[in-house]
Amino acid sequence: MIVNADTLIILDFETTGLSPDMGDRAIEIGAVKIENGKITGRFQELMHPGRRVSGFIADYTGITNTMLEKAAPCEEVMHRFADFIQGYNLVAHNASFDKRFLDAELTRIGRGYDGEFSCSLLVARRIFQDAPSHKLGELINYTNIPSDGGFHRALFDSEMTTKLWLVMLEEMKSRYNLAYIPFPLILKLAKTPKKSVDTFLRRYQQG
DNA sequence: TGCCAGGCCCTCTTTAGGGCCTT
Repeated sequence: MIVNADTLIILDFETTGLSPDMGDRAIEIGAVKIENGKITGRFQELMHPGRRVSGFIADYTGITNTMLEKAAPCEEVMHRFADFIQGYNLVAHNASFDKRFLDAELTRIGRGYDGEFSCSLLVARRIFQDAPSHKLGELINYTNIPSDGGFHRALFDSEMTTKLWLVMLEEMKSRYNLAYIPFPLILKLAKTPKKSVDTFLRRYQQG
């Protein structure tokens, strides 16, 4: 049951690779809870995936095998994370990726979630159609959000995604003179053809 | 050690192919 449709969990996984179907596992989860546009909670934990991470992943994330040796196993961390997200809608940058890992890790422990997933990448492609790139880091630069550039850790990336999300909401509000943008509208926006986004939001604006 | 996937989106499209994005 959704507690509050406008309280969101914005999350980011670091993983051993790209595909849980190929045996990849989560190694870190970071998430931010936002209520009424304000951060009211955070979650970040490393987790031991039961295998070693490659040199590429250690370089990419800064998460080493030594760091993971001390971490709780995925199963234990994901129980805590399942509690954290219960009752809230979810957002991630390129959500199809994070959703695959969330679903895979929660299925392993017999847990689930009831929120709906929206994707800041799909929204950004519609709201900032002229951006040269829709990578998270590039969008942070494009929107002039201050950043020290320390990407690819789970909490940092979820904080940056949160800032981007809030900037996109403000951009929609000011561009279309809207007081409030409900989450279900964003779910529909993310599926609207790019060419039709302006028409879609103007229709909503007119009620 | 090196490799792997999948959804979205565009176009020289839909009987397909390739770039973008995520680790």
